[in-house]
Amino acid sequence: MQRLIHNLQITVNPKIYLKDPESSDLGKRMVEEGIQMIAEIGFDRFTFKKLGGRIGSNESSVYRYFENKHKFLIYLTSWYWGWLEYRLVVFTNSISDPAEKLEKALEVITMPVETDAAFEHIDEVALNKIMVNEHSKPFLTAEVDRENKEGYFEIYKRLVARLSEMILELQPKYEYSHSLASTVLEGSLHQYFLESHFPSLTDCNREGAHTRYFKHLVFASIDGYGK
Amino acid sequence: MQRLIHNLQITVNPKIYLKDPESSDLGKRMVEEGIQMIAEIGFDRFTFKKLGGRIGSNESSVYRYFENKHKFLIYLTSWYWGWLEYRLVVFTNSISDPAEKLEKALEVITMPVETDAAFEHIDEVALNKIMVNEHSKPFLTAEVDRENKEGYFEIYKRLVARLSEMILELQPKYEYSHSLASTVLEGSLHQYFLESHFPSLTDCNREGAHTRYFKHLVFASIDGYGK
DNA sequence: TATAATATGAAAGTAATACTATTATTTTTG
DNA sequence: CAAAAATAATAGTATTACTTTCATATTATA
Repeated sequence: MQRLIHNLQITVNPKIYLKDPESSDLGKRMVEEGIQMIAEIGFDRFTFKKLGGRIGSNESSVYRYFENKHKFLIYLTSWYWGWLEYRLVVFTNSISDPAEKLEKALEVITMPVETDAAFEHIDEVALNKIMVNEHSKPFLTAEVDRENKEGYFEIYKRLVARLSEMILELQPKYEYSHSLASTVLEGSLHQYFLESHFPSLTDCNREGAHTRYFKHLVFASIDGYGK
Repeated sequence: MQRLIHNLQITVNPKIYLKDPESSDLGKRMVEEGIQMIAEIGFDRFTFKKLGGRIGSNESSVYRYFENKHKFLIYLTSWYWGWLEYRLVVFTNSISDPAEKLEKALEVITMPVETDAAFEHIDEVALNKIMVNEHSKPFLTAEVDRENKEGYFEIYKRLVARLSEMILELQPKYEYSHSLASTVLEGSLHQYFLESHFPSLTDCNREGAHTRYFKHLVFASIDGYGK
């Protein structure tokens, strides 16, 4: 994607961090190198001590930005969903035909991620790899409900709501727009995971099949619903 | 469900355990109380030390049955998928009409779980709660590929294959039977999770809507495919 | 430019976890 | 009843996920 807008920043809920990593060079390096590191070794093996070493700093400095590594992951995933939302708006806003709009939205959500030059210190491809490999870790915890109350998942919820609205715009009678939207968002990451690790459980490895599958799933579900 | 068959045992890959928990009273108590404990406090807070205490034994005894708590979770999830597979077979085997058969299969997979008297020391309702709350933890690890090679996920893969076959039986032209099958299995757990923790992201909280959503998703996807 | 405030770095300490190892005791079996 | 097997008790280890304290560097501001 070409750079469309300069000086753009994805904002995440400030409760997620102690000190905004965007506010300093050190903070940006934490995010930049943290993404690389988690993509390389996986979230479970990732520690603040290792990250500190990698950015030529140390553990205690990272702890001054993020309370713990779980919040760090929530920060990264929130950023990712915020970025997807921004792309969803940019690419669909000018489309008036509801069917065309929804189709474009599904492409934005399900097509392979490419680097976005608008955000220099974030490697979106590596971040997407993290999303595929760790996608449920932010919310599959005993603390979901408390964290949800704190608003940590607002961006994700907004994204589901937007997709759900696009579905309803095309087919107002469809009764499962939220479920379908959340199935697509979660399911797309899951299918990518299967493509990498369990190819016999998916048909999406063929060129372009991933997005075609989800487009068909959605349009088949809503076309002529209720008739 | 009423007891249909006596002396029935779900078998899981022996590589998953060091000593078969079904082979002793102590082992059965580990599984029985382990399920209760993980359902109560969540997998992350669960430890073998706590489990040992709960069954009037201790840590080291549990370690003689299971290498680590991750394998214990793989054992439980394998058991669950094996149980679902058994139910799938029992409930669909005698149905010859492909549409009716697939519909029944979707009911078995997506409807709320009830206690199965055929397996006395397993609380299927608590186990299902674990599946909903921790479903991706067995495979979202850095060791998936090695564990997959060891055959730890065979039962799950067989279940996806069976559902996929039922889809193809009804609509041989449909190109995404594996993806659709894995989407339903994963998606059903995910929608249950949303129903509990993120009700605004699902429409499945209405009576019976959960299963209706998945039935519609599948049949809409394959009805008249390719025409 | 001096100084106060703030950010960062280095080191040490803590509690819990996820185990391993050893030995003692109990239970089962031939 | 003896031998073997299973279980229990205890202690120990490395790692993790932090917290605390203090020193030093950087930046802001008077």
